Parts: sequence; structure tokens; C-alpha cells
Amino acid sequence: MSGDFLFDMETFFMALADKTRLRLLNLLREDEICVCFFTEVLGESQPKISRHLAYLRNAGIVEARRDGKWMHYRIVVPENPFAAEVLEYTLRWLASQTAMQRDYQNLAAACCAPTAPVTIMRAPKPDTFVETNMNYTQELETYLL
Amino acid sequence: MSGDFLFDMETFFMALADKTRLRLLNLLREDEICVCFFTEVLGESQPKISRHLAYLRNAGIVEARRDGKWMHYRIVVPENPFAAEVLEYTLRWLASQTAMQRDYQNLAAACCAPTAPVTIMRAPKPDTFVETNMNYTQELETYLL
DNA sequence: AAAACATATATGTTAAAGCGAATATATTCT
DNA sequence: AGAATATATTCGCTTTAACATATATGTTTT
Repeated sequence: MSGDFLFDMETFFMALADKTRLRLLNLLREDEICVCFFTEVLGESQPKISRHLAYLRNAGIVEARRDGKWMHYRIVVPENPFAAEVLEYTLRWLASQTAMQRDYQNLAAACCAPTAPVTIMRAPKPDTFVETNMNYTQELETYLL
Repeated sequence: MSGDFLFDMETFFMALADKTRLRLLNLLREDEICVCFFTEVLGESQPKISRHLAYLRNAGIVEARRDGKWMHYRIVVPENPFAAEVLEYTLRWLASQTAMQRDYQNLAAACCAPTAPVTIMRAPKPDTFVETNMNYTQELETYLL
């Protein structure tokens, strides 16, 4: 009858039940992010990151966009309103965790560093960090409240 | 700093990432429920039900109360406000699913049937269904909207 | 105190998830 | 076209989760 499975609840929660995937979602909170930043910031192997992103994509939680060699991932707001709320509060929950704040700072640092590490030297930066360093600082302050 | 893990997010979501446990939570939406009703309504073995309830208890999502031979389980609102919201919307999401509504109807039926099945003949009924059958019908109508 | 009952836990087995290493695909650069 | 780069997928292995069956614990009844 009403509101039948847009996607499976089990699959949805399974997608949220893994540390690496939660870390990925945390980095995706504000903006779409390019894969190489994940590997750089989380210090995990590229195949591992890629597999977990695929998992999130299967669960309908993220979408990918190709940009030349690069793939950008972003969070998708689920059509199901309950799923949307659950995801929304999950992201806020992530943002409240010190470990996740540390990850996010590392993302900011990687994006704004005057000399980027080799792995992401030419990678397209997330919009949030692309303009000026003012943006960066402002973001961080908001974040750390 | 702020709001560190009351419980582990991974554990929390893992608890929600299983069909049986979602079915248990769905039945617990309104009231505390006695174990024997779970086994009766879900048609699963007693050890299986018990194990999954233990899982939910470890994750901090339910609590148990002993009542003579019987154990009553109820949902606990997590202290962490984000977890509380996630759980709240998860329960609403469950309530919107036809399969879960069917389970709930079966619970109502088991509780209100003039002659209860042997397995739950003397079991303490959830308050929601204990008074009159009016209650039952009303509940169901609200539920099925 | 023994039997009956409701529930919990332990045990051994099976299925699934996650991982690293190797490899494949897609795109760009030369 | 061939090399280089970014990402995805496959494969074999290890770890973890779920299950059924058997057994233990705690409570009530007789």
C-alpha cells in the first residue's frame, strides 16, 4: 500500500554500518568530493575506497559524476522521506563526532595546503575549498563549534 | 569534544541492518512486548528472537524488564539526540511498510483473539491491547492510514 | 525439592562481508 | 597509437555474522 521500499531498509542501514563508509559520508556532507581526496585524507587504499563508494551507490545514498579522469561523488537525498530524515540526522551525528571533525579538517588541509601532496596535486578540489582560504577558515570555524 | 559516542555508530546501525531486528522494533513501536509474542507473531525460533533482542540491547536500543517468568522488551530513546532522531524516523519508516503493517496486525490479532494459541495462552499482553477490543480496532486504523 | 515453563547462552556450522593484491577499464597526454 | 593517470572490478583469503541445535539459567507451580 503506502510508501513501499524505494530501497531495502536492510541495505540502507548496512551501508551506514561501516566505519569507512561513515567516514566517506562525513567528508561528503558539504560538497561533492573527488575519489583521490578520500584515499589521501582517510589513508586507505584506492580499491578499498572504491569498493565502499560502490556500496554506498548501490544503497542509493551517493551518486557519481565523471569529470575526465576523475570521479566526483555526492550524497543523494533519498526520495523516501523517512530515509531522507534518517540520513540527514546521521550526517549531523557524524558532524558532532571529534574523530569525524578531525577527518574533515584533514580534507580542508589537503585542499588548501600551498603545496598539495603528489597524490592529489592536480585533482579537482571540492567547491567549498576552491575559492580562497577565507572560505576554508570560515568552514572550519562553523564546523568546530 | 562535543557529543562523543554514547554508543558506537557502527554498532547502532548494524543493529538496524537486519530484517529480524527491524521486525522486532516495528512490533515494539507502541508498547513494551513480551518475548513469547515475538516468537508467535514472527514465526521464528525462540533462540533466534532472543539473540536478536540481545543484539538490540547491546546496541542500547532496547531494554528488558523481568516480570516473573516473562521478559518484556521496550524501546529506549537514546540519550544522544541525533541517535534519537534517527531511531524515531526509522520507526516511522517501518510503520509505513506494508510488510511491517502485516506483522503489527498479526500482533494485534494474537493479543485480541478470543482463544489465544497455546504458546502465548497465559502470556502478559502489551497494554495497548489489554483493555478492550475497541483499543485494538482504533490502533489498527491509526496504523493503516 | 522436583517438574514445568520462559528465556538466555553456548557450540559448531554455514553464509556473507571486508580486505589486499592483481588486473581491467576509461580518459587524457604525448 | 602508446604511455600515463584515475578509478573500478576481480580473486583468493580471512574475519565476522547468522543460524539451528543443544543446553543452561531463572522463575513459578505442585
